[in-house]
Amino acid sequence: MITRSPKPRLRGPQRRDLIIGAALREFAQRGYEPASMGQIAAAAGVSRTVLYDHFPSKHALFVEVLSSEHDALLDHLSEPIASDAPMRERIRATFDAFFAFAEDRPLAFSLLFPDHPPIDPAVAAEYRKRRVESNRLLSGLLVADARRAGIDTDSPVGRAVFVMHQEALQGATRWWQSHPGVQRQELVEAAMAALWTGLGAAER
Amino acid sequence: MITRSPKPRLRGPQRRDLIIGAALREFAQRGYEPASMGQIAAAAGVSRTVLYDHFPSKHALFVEVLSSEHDALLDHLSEPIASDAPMRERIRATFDAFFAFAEDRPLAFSLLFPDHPPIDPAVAAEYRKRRVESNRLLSGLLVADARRAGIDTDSPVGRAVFVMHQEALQGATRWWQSHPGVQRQELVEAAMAALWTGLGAAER
DNA sequence: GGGATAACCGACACCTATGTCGGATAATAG
DNA sequence: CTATTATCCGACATAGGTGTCGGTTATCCC
Repeated sequence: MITRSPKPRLRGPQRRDLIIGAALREFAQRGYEPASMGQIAAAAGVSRTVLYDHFPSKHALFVEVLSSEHDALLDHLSEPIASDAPMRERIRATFDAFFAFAEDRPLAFSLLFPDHPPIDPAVAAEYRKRRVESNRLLSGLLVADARRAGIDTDSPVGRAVFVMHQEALQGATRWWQSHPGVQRQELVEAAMAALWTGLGAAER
Repeated sequence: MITRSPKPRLRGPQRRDLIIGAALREFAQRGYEPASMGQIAAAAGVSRTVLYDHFPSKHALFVEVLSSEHDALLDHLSEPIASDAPMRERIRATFDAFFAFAEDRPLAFSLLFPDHPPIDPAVAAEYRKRRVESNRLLSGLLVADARRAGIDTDSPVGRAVFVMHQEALQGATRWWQSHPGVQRQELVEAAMAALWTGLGAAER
C-alpha cells in the first residue's frame, strides 16, 4: 500500500512564496513580535528551520513582506492624487482609494498600519523609513489644497492638522475591519463629514 | 565605622506607592509587554520578588495603575463637557482639556493611549472595559452637537465620524509628545481647523 | 532587651522565543 | 541505476520573561 502521507518537496521559489504568504498573514494579523517563526512555518506547512534556509532572520523576512506591500499601497494611491479634478472630488477620491485598498487587501493594510506596532527598534525604523516616503507623496497632494484652506503646512499647526487627517483615516479603517457590515461608501461619507465639512457646519 | 550603605526598610504602603510610581513610568514609556517586572523592581529600588509581596501578578499591578490614571482622566474631562457654553466654545474647551491632561500628566496619557497597546488578551480587555466607559461620557457631549451637525450617532456613518475624531485627537497628542516645542494653544488651533472648520472651508 | 512580625531577596522551576548545526532524504541529472 | 544536490528537519545553545519558595534580617512592640 502506497501511503501518500509523505508530502512532495517543493522547489525553492515556490516554497519561498508560500513562506512569504504565510508571513504576511501572521505578521498582519498578530503584529511583528507576537507572530513567531514557528507559527509562520506551521502556516507554510514546513518546519521552522526551513525559514532560515530562505531568510537569514525574522527581521529580513519581515522587511521582504513589508516592502512588497508598501509598494502596492503607493501604486494604489498614486492615481487619485495625480488627478486634476476639483479639490472636493480629488479629496474624496483619495479617501475612497485608501479605503478601497484596505478593502481589497486587508492583510496588506493591517501590516502597514498595525494594531500592534513593532517594538524592536530596527523594525520600527523600517516603518519610519517608508512612512516618510509615503508622507512626501501625500504632502504633494495636500500642500496646495491646505494653502487654499488657510493652513501653512510648514507651521506646527499645519503639521498637526496633517497628522490628525492621517490618524483619522487609519483609525477609521482599523475600526472598519472589526465592523464588516459597513459599506465603503459610508466610510467615505463619514470621512467627508468629519474632515471636509467639519463640526462647525452646524453653525453655518 | 558605620557605613550607611544598607538602605532602610520601608513600611508596606510606602514601598507599595514607590512600586506603583515606578510601574506607571515603565508601563507608560514602554508598554505592557515590553515593561518587565525586573525593570519596575529596579526602578523602585527593590528586588523583583518584592513586587509579588504587594501584587499577585504583573496583570494585577497593571490594573491598579491603569484604574487610577483612568479615573484621573475622567475627572479632568468632566468639567468642560458639563459646561453650557455655546457649542463652538464647548468643543474647543474639551479639546483643550484633553491636550492639557496630556501636558500635565504625560505618563498618564501614554499609559491610557499607548504607542504599543497590550497584546495579552486579558489586559486588552481591561482597556476595552474602560474605553467604553469614557466613550459613554463623550457621547453625552457629542450626541446633541452631532445631531445639529446633521450626523446620526446611531448610524455607521456617525460612529465612524466619532472614531475619526477620537483617533485624530489621540494621534495628534502622541505626535505632540515627540515634538515638545509646540504650544498647547497651537494643538487646539489645529484640532479646530481639522475637525471644526474642515477642509471644505476653502470653497466657502 | 527580646521575641514577633513584616520586609526583603537568592535560587529555582518553567515557558517561549530566535537562531545554529549536522544529518536524513527526496528529487534530479547523468 | 547511481551520484549529487537541494530540500527539509530534530536537537541544541542561548536569552529573555513570569511566578514560587524558603530563608535572612531589619524593624517594631511590649
